[in-house]
Amino acid sequence: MKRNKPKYHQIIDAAVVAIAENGYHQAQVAKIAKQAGVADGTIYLYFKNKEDILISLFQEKMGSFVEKIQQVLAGKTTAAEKLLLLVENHFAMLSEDRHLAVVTQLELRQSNKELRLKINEVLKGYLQLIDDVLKEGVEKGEFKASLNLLLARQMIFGTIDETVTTWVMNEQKYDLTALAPEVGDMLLNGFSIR
Amino acid sequence: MKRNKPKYHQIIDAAVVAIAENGYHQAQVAKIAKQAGVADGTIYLYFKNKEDILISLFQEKMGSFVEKIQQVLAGKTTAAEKLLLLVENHFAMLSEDRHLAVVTQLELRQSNKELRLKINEVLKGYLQLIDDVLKEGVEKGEFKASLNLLLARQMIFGTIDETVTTWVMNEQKYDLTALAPEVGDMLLNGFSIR
Amino acid sequence: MKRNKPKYHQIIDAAVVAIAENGYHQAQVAKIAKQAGVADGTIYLYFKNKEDILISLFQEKMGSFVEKIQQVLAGKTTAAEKLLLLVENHFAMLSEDRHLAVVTQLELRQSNKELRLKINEVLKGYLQLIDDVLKEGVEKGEFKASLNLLLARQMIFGTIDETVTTWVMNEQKYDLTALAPEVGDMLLNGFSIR
Amino acid sequence: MKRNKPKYHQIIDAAVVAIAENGYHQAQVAKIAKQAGVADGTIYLYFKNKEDILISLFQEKMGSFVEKIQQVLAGKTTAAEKLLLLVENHFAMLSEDRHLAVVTQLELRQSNKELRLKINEVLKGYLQLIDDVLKEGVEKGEFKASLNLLLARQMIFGTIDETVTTWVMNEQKYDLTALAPEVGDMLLNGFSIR
DNA sequence: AATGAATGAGATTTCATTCAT
DNA sequence: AATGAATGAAATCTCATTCAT
Repeated sequence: MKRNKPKYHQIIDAAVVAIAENGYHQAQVAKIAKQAGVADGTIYLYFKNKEDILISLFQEKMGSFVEKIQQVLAGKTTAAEKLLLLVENHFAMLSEDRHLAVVTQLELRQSNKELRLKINEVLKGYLQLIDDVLKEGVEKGEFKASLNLLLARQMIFGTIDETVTTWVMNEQKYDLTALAPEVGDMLLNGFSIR
Repeated sequence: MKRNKPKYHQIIDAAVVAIAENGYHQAQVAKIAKQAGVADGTIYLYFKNKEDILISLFQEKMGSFVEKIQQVLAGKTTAAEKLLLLVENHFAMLSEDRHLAVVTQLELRQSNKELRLKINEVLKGYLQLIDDVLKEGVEKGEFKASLNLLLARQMIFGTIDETVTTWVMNEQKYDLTALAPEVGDMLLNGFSIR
Repeated sequence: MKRNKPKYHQIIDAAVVAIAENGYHQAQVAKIAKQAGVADGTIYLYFKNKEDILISLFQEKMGSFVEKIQQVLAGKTTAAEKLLLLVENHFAMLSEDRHLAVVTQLELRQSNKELRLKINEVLKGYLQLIDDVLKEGVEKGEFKASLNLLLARQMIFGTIDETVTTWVMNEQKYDLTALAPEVGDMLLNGFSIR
Repeated sequence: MKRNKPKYHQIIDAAVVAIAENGYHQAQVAKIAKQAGVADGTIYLYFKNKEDILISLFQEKMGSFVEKIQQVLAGKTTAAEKLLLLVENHFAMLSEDRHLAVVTQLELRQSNKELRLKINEVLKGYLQLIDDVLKEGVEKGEFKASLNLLLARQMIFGTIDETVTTWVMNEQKYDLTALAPEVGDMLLNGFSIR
């Protein structure tokens, strides 16, 4: 299993740095190899092709994130609390690795449609997690019974994503994590006064 | 003024079709020219370079959209109504031109950072419009006084954008415009029961 | 006869200016037309193609130069005097029209081999004139009977040409005409002390 | 160091042949690569761009020529002898490589001004060598004390260059090297009888 | 005679991937 | 397992020339 060898992760981390520092289109395989301290050809002992590096990158980072979130949400009782924690942890994860934030929010979006479809495939685990929280909220009577779950999930993900992207485009100048409560409140209660 | 000559728009429309059908990276200038029914060189009588076609495309389409929205919102009295109309019209615009929807939601995002920065410049007019609706809602007492306007705007735009993108990725199989009321309601009132 | 219409010369003079100011490869037909104050297409009513402009340019300028030199040399009695006058007038002609100097010494040399062969054709009248002076010098006993006329002509032309080119490359900073006597003396007597 | 790898010289020699046989503008990188027996891309492992091939070509050929001449002149005692050897070796070098003669005398002159400025930079070493011979001649009393060194150098270089160019344009039909003594004599003693 | 919009051929360079060592 | 030199396909843009008006 390539996944367990040190160079596998070495190359993925090098890709994150190379892409964050040079931009998607300027992060040639040669640059990633140099950053990883291996020869160009070595890359191909661990990855099928360049696209495979990027998908693996996303899988590794997002996969461990989904696992972490699941643990965090495990003991919590209300859907509202879970939603807030989800937003908070999403923001925290990207705040902690600023290179990764640039890569996922800006650079990887420049990849072609095909790659983005595969990335969406990876995202499904995360979206499922959101779906579960929403379903639980409806079942427990916390959320409106009439809630369109698919739309609600798109609202959650769209809001989180746009918030993070804006933060990255503003060069990560402010504290992203501090925004989580406000975002959570808006998702739960909307803009209107009651 | 190039902008008033018929070939200018002819080429922009050809670009939308060529990009939607072939994908961003496979929409070579030669293909756009062929689709427009002009010679390759003719493109360069109307546009500085390929990037200029794409920026102009975005400006023309988004520019006229912002104008149209402004007219639609003009006579309306409540911020809530304006917000709903905004979502509705955004969905309607892209429902009406499915090629354009593919181009803006999927293909144009593959452009390099520089082009995307210029596109963001164009978007500012639209974001300003959203800001105005939000400000009005707060001033009139419709929306919470504590509302973080920047975050609220990101929530609106992020939700709309994610909803449209999901619809496009699902090959536009359902009626996007029909979703507007539900989206509007979620933005105004959130998920929680009252 | 095109040659007698005003636009013919207007275009040639525009070509000299356009080439001197923009360089050979940046002097597009469109620029020459603009400089001449005519439409691009008009050029082709007076010249077969772009090359034809350049050959005509050379013919007009060099043709009138050969005529002028012939008049100047007409009354003179010694070959030595004629040689000096030839150098002097060559230097003077290019000193008087600095645009023309740049064009003939630097820019026109970038033309392709074919054009340069045609330019050499035009030069033949001038080279013949040099040959005549040399022949006269030998016949009259002024110059060595053993003189290789062809080589001597190459020495004269090569020396003049290199001297002018160096002057142009030094941005015409010094008085070229003033160098004529020294050049004449070196051609007649060489470097060696007697 | 690229300069020491065999492919570096292989490509330069291929460029000489390709340019001599096809002409400057028809010697595309693809043709040079084919002539060198390498892939197009390989060229760019050894040269920054096409211009870099041409500059390097000139540097290699002229550089080794200057070195060779310096060795040849080393033991000689009179400036006159040195001058003759210089002409002789210059003629010999180009006689020995007829492709190179075509390239330096005809084809490379079509390059743009920028490239020619760089070529002139390379030429400076050679011109310096001529200057040294002239200075020595004056100091030793062989040459006139009144000699304008700059002009004399232009006469030497101009004469050699014009002689070689004429020979190349005449398709190298006669023995160029045989002309060296006559050229040397004309430079030293001029045309006039004594 | 004059215009100028339209044409379309053609070449440099990059970079993911391979494979002999 | 690791290397890195070599490969070669592919696309933007320029500009001399034409021709309908």
